[in-house]
Amino acid sequence: MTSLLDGLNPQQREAVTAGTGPVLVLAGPGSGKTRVLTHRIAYLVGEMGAYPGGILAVTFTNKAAGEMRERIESLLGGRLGGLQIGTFHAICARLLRKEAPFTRLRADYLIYDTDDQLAAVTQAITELNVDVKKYRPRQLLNAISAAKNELITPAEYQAPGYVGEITRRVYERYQELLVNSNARDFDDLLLDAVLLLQTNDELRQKYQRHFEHLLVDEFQDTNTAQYRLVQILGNYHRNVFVVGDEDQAIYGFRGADYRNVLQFRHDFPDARVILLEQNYRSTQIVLDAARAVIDQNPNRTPKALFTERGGGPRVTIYEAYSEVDEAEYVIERIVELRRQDGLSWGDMAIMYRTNAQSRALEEACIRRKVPYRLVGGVGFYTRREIRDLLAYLRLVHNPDDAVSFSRIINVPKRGIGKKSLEDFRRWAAANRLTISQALAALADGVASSLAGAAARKFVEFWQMLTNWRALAAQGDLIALLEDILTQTGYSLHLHETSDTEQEALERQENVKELLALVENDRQRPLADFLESVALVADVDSLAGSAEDAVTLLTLHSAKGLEFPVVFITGLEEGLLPHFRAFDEQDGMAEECRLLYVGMTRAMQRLYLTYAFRRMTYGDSSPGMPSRFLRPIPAQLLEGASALLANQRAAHRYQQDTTWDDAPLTQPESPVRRAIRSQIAPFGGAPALRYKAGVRVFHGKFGEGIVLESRRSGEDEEVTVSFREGGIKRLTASFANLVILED
DNA sequence: GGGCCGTCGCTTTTT
DNA sequence: GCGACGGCCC
Repeated sequence: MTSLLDGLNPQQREAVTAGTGPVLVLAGPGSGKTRVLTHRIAYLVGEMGAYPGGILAVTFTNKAAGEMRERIESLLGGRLGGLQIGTFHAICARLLRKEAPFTRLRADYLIYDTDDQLAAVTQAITELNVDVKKYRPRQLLNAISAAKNELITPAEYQAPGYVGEITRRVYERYQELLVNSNARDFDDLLLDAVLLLQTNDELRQKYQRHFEHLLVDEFQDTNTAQYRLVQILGNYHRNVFVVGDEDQAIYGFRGADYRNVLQFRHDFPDARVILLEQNYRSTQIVLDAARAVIDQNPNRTPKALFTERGGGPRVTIYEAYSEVDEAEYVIERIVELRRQDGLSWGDMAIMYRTNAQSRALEEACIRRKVPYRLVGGVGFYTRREIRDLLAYLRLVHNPDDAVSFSRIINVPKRGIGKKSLEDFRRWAAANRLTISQALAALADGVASSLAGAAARKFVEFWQMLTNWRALAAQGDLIALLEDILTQTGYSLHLHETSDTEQEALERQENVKELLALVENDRQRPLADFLESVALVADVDSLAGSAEDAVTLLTLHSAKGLEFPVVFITGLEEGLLPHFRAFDEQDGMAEECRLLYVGMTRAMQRLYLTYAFRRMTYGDSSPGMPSRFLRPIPAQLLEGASALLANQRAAHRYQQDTTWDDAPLTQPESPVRRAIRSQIAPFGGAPALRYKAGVRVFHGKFGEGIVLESRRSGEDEEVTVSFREGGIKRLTASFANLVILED
């Protein structure tokens, strides 16, 4: 068993061999926390004689769960039956299925993803006659989600003002819709599990006793619901082993609160605290640069992260002209590194703040014939055709699923339009019928308020669905899916709704891919298949792909991974930090941590790039280097960077000439600063040529008056009201407007 | 009911 | 620059 502890440093060893009782491991990036967790579990089983079935380990992604299981099994040399490893969501999903009789939903409940959620919120909004324009589904959903993460049910929901009241009503209706559909959203998985364990003493005790050991990875990214779960489950044996790093907390937007680490120390005052400070991943240069970045965050516990891996090459900064140039540069370097340093494509990763940024990078990869693997973005399961087919499968599985029903009732077209659907819904609601009950009633010839032709179409649909349900009962997924495809004429539909032949073929390919996926385990129960589809994360797909390719991913997805070479792109004000974070509580600090996470993924080489101008929403606007770059000491960097140098100089000047030394928290509000950096990036933009009220002449539209003019990239966008031609929006450099003197 | 066209608003980040 | 949605016409 000595091999279990071999190669561990004293702190790691201390954590792995800690006796019973609560343990808090504070682990810097690259300090081997995954290793500690896997060895700890192996140690519990192999040395402390723990029963594997009594161990529950929580990871952040399914992929991490799979890897952890593999590693533990190879450490112990055998399969570990009963050991439970998974994400909070997966574990709760299982629990709710198993204990379904004690919950408000059946065991075959569905899991709604973000798209389904939005559809349900939109439906709730419409039903309540709320103005969709004024109350954006997205916003309301965020509010609902936030409430759920805080364990607030619709009945308990309170928020000030009219908006609060609207939110409360939508939340209430939304939840009814889900219950009627026998569905849960992601947040419900956690919420319902907590509520169940809180209210049902017997079940709570059963699980508290059952899980003798509880281990949680990425503890800094737990939200209230998740924390409560840890608290409840760990309260009996108190063998709670959590690992985290407050500097890597990057999921505040979904309710995670790194202060749960503090809360843990409060709730488990006897917790043993172990610090892992030695980094085994990165070079000293990378670490120093990363530390300079994270050090600007207020309210953090400073850590003495160190490495024995010497200096290494400097961090390269590149100032690109545009996002196209940035992508070219990155791909160029990648090709070069592979040729000169013998690195493989898979050794290199490109990271960015938003998924939209991947586009330019992908195009550059294609141009240079560099194989790449995109994590996230428009994933397989979010493609239209895949979602359609999954909706069919879901409806077969659960004919009361309102969201899936609305999605496919008229896809492919079967003459059931908005009007008929509305009538159907109203009729069903008035008679308190679920979707399947209403359909069955129509089929039985029950009189309805629906037009005869419409009713017939619904009945036809119900007959198809009934046939599929019979087919599904035989348990052959492939046969079911194939029948759905033929019965609905889906191929034809694909061709008719595609703009080009090319597109139709691609979508056809996707359908084939889904069939292949199902083929793998065609005997699998439909419920299992649907659940696994609902819970896969984007990073999860990274696992198996053996193909050698460059990885493109968001900084969020990069958590927990490492690469010899890392490129972080788009280091601009407004992008990283993202302007949406400016007015969020703790927003700026979280952006900073996000960059820190990205930088510390790099083992040997780190590149940081930003663009002088970037296309957003179709027009190009100038950018400023990210404020986070400023504190990185010059001796760690290489690469020309005129803008950054300027900014640093200005910063120094400001520091030298201001009394108090508070460079990052200037009195000016972040929002104002954002606006200023947009309009006056170089210390005052040139004045606008066309001012409101000025009379102008245009070659085609004739005479008009300028209503408004604003800067658009280097150009000016002028809105003119023409005497003859109405109001037009023109680009100054093309419009050749002549200013008419009065 | 469906297809076409113009308008609008938009994107953080993910289980 | 794109996709969702509403208005309009067949």
